[in-house]
Amino acid sequence: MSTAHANALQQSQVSNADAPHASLRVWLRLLTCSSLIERNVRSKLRAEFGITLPRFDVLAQLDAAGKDTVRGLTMSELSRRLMVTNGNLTSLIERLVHEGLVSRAALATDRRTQMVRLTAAGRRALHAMTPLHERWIIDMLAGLSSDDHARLFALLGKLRGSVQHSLAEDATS
Amino acid sequence: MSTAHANALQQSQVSNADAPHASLRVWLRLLTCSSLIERNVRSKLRAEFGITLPRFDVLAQLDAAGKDTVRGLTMSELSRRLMVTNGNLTSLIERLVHEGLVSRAALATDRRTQMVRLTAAGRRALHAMTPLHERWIIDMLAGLSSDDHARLFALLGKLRGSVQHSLAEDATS
DNA sequence: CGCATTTATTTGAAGCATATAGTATCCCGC
DNA sequence: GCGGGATACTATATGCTTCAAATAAATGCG
Repeated sequence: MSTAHANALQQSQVSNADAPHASLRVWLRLLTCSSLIERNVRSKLRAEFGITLPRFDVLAQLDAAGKDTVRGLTMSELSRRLMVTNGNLTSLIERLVHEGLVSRAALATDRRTQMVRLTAAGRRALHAMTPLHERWIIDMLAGLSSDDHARLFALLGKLRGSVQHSLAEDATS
Repeated sequence: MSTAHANALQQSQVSNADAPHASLRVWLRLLTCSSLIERNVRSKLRAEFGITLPRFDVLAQLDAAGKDTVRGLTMSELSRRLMVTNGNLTSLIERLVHEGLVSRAALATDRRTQMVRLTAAGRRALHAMTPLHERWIIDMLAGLSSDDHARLFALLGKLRGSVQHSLAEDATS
């Protein structure tokens, strides 16, 4: 997270005089919010449960997936869902296996692919953490009304669409 | 950025049955947006200018600050603005000094504090990058109307206030 | 003044992330 | 069934990030 530029560019990024473009202001504020929340979640996960955010994310993702697919997830599918590179996962899963929270096994039908699954211990650990995790988020967002939640959710959905559309354009050109 | 849990928890985080709390959904979507944009900016900065996002952020922050304070910024002030830890900055600034984009000097009146400033080369490099950087952001947010921008900006401001208020509560309890 | 405390920064260890290059396995057309 | 290409993953190098502990300079109080 280069949470960085946050307030930075608000005055600096002057392609036209001294008024940064509205898009830039939105992006910087978005980044500020995201960083604030993420940093807090990260530090609380560490303090309360001695786990890192990426590991928590892996467990959560596997648990979510487990509801549909009893079989677990492949490394590739996991990396796609977590939005991290494949190489990143190798060592992350390595450590989770070592901690006994996750299992990994080559697929019989395709020995290239590794199936990753939550172990019973992993599921227990996750379920011990999620209620508190949810509470932290709810508390941080408590200043927004139910309407605010809905509006923000909708706007972010639109934003996501806009970003994805723009990235798709890049890819074709 | 553990951009991670993103879509993960949308089904997994069940403190009450199968409907994740609205706050959680907002947070996960916020994280998705933030990650998408940041990853893209990061990779483009690398591809176009051979610079990392954190370094770009440092330069932008120094440039922004330079408009008020001719004197540069201290390590602490910089780390506060960039929302990163102090120890992180040490090596980052180290490298920027080595590249000649930034200068660092102990303050005469307080030899503990280091003043960091943009060099002429650093300012030049930054100004070569900012227009394109701004264009990327504008393009990614192009799907939002001017009203959307305003509404999203306002809602994020409210969110930021909510998060900060919540963190302040934590600190006192 | 002199010593305890606070403030500003650096160091070191562990872990996360990316990109690039490599290895192993599968699949497909012949 | 075999060779070329695609797919799934791992390995390595570099860099960012955090936390905890250390250093070093300034401040303040008795």
